[in-house]
Amino acid sequence: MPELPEVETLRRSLQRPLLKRTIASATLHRRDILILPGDPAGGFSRSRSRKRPLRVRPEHLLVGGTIIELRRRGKQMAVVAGDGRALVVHLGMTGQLLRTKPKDHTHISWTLDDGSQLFFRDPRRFGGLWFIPGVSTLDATRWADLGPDALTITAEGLAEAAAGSKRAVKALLLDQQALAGVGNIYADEALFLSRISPRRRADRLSAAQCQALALAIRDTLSAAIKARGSTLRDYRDAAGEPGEAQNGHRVYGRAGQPCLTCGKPLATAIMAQRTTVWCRGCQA
DNA sequence: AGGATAGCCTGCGGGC
DNA sequence: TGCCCGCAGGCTATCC
Repeated sequence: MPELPEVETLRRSLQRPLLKRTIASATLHRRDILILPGDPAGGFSRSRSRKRPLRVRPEHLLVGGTIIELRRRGKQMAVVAGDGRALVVHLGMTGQLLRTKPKDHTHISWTLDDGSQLFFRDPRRFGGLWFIPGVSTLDATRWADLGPDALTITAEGLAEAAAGSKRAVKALLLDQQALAGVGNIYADEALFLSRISPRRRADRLSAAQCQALALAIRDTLSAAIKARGSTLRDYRDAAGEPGEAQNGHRVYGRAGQPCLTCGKPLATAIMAQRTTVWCRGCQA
């Protein structure tokens, strides 16, 4: 569900309600949705772990902290408190942060000092929250393996990520260690816009193609942010409002339909485990 | 190195 | 109406 534009839209929709607010109380309804330092496997393979999880205390949900910043990197967002604590939110496929109480799948509830509330909902539970005791360590710990943020990716940055990589460029774009923020929708959209085949080997992109692709990634993501993200099914901002960026998709979800440039039916294949759609005529 | 596969979950739409 | 199937915006572990 949420790629960079959706997370950025969510972040912006939360700034006004959250910044400068102090968290009065919080309730964790599912222990395995919150990962503490020292929890097994950094939080994945959660339910399979036999190790007894550490006890969650209110401080782990930022209770008593005043929110001073909402920071995004790639598809993740950190809620930063003035005392240095932070909670990193990763939405996975169906994660949501909402200001009104959801009907179901509510895993965390917070109450702020103005009486308002915030809820984390995630039906499929592919998402999670990571407690970071000191935000100064964030870039060296939880975010250490993330590549450069896709919203500001440069041709040089992309060329560096692609150098020496024999994988298909589609796989490269989906790899958060190479480039942070692009997912299945915007990978296909950016490749179409830059007229590059998803199958092209990353290390065989020309300098001009790196330039075109970097520009296409920035343009695709900014346009999607302007449209407040893509809502296919689950995505909502903090107020529960859907986005409109899905109306601008040129290839995603259009397999077999005519290419909007040349009219040929769009091709589809599974690449890097994800459904990929492109135009064999326009993308080389 | 990087591909392919299975798995983590729930929900929805299509076919019957 | 209901059942079964495939599929979904993410990511990890494991095997080759």
